[in-house]
Amino acid sequence: MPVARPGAAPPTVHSRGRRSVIEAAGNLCRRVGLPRTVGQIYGLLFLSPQPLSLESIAEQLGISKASVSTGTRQLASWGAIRQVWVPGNRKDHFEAIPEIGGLIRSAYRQIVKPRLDASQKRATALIEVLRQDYETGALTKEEFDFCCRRMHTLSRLQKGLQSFAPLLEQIL
Amino acid sequence: MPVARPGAAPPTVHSRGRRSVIEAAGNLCRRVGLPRTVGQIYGLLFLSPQPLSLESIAEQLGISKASVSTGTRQLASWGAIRQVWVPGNRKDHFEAIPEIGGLIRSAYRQIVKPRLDASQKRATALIEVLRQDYETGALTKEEFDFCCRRMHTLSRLQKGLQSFAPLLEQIL
DNA sequence: TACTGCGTTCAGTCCGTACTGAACGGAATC
DNA sequence: GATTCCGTTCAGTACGGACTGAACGCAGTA
Repeated sequence: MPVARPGAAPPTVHSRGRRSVIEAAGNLCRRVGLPRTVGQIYGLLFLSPQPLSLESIAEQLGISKASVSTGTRQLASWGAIRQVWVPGNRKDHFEAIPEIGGLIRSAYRQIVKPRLDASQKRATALIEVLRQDYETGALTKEEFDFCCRRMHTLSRLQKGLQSFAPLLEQIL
Repeated sequence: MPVARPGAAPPTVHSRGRRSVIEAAGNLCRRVGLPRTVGQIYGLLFLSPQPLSLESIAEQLGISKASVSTGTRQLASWGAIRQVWVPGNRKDHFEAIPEIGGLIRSAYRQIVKPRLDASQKRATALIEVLRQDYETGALTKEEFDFCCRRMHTLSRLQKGLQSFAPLLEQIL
């Protein structure tokens, strides 16, 4: 029964709805291979009308200020949150940038796309390596041919994936 | 200088090209949150003209048979590899199913899509929770309104993501 | 210049989990 | 039925990385 405590310092988020969003965001991040605290911080800020200080984030989430410091740095570097100066207050404050679609877009541009292009290049270069393996006897003729065919199917797949780029830019 | 060793038992994959594919597949899996051995197994089978036994997979990759056993079960459950009976041989043999596009498609259908739909439902249900939080005083009027607006932007994003489904079915 | 309040950095701990080795069960061969 | 040869299961280990607490640096304040 989370009821607003008037005088005492509130150590945690006291809204069930907010908590469940924070939890979901944390789990999502963890699933994608990111620290769960990063997701929690973004979730908290995402539902906060006014900017929050580093300290208050740490208190509300029940995590150390160190984690919040590194987490906010990450999020800011991705353009997911913004640092805000509150006049007459020495503490750093943060607010969420709610355009998640843009985040996904830039994540694709900065992470997925380059990786896809690089692997495309490596795939073609790899056929040359396979030929060397064949010539040094590490691969039989049959194996070499088979590998080449498989690498070509891989290339086709990569082409298909790359064709997603414009769609993603368009939809989100 | 990996040259084919005639008599001695070959403990590892002896083609640089294959090794690099196996390595890449392992890293990709690890990045997505899957055991790297799963990717390595698929990579090895993907470039093998004839089916491989569980034991030979373990030898070539330098991992335990236990890992191969669990890994092959996973891959087979996803339809990424197929168990093959080699006549006159009691060992289980495996071969890769090279249609990776289909794998991605079914992974989306079985994992991403349901999760997206569920979170869509939870998002609308959550507004009701937020209203309760408001009525119990855990949320001010301003906070409640703000949260509702943010949840609506979230819903829009989810709609956008869901519209990917037909495109994905079409391209891959 | 000393002091306080802030954020960052870093060594160390803790936790989740991938992986292993050994024990187990089951089928084919004798 | 005994034995051998498989694959699977499970307890235990090892490893990576997220998180913490304390020390540090750096501004503002006296």
